[in-house]
Amino acid sequence: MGRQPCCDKLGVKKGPWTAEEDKKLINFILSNGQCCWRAVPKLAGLRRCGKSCRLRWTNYLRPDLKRGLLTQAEEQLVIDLHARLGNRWSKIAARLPGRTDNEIKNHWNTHIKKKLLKMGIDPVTHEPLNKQVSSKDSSSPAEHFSQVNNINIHQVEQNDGVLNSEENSTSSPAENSSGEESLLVDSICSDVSLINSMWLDETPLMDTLWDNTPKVENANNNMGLPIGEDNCAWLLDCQDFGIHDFGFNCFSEVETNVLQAIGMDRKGL
DNA sequence: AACGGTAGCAACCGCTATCCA
DNA sequence: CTGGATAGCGGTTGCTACCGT
Repeated sequence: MGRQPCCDKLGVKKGPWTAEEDKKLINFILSNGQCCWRAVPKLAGLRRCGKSCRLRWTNYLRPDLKRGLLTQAEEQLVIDLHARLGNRWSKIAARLPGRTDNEIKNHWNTHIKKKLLKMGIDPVTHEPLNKQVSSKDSSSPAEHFSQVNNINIHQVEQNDGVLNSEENSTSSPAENSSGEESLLVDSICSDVSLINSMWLDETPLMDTLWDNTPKVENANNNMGLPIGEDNCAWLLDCQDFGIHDFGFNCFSEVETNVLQAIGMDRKGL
């Protein structure tokens, strides 16, 4: 006897999620929080496997997700972390707020891998494919990547400043879009104890940004979601991933109020 | 305009880890 | 301690949009 299937295969829908399904899942998670994924499809009225719901939520619907391509600094960080951690995508993702393991894995396989190969770096070992190159160039693969891409880990930090504009008012948000990542690169690369700790299962940074359990009792204030300048960005990005398709009818009145309070009504939603 | 090849990404599958009775 | 249930992870697949011919 094999392992029991995670869900009843019969009648379980597969394939791309529809806006309607997204709506149901968002609705459910917002009002009930994340718990017992197996029960979610039933309770949310979805004909999906719980696993599929979890994946859809964590990889696509989660509020704190950034959308769009990884910045150069983020790539840099991924490369460096990969050199140290290997294919531990979840560990790597934990160091890139707003990015999922799946996203990073995909980006690695489709973009970074090719870049590294183009540069003569083995994406698996992070060693130069041509040993002669390695003898001439003593810099690390990560540094090599930076050089080829005309970015300097430390320069990026200096030029772009800190991502968090609240802490750095000297540069515009557009200019410092990769500052946080470069700071992460710098701090992580130079912090041996941090790297060591990453081998242990310490709490990832992401956990501080995304509280898994919406605080329903505080719904009047923030519906348990991390609404801030950074964290409400997901709502502004909603139309990028289809929420506009079903409108915000899926949100309760309270949630709608919150959305309006943070500027979501700017497009007449 | 039609077709084929390719790249990118969302989603699935199967395995492992963890929790709990 | 054991075994079942569930969550999480990483590899892989398959769909779709894009691009070149």
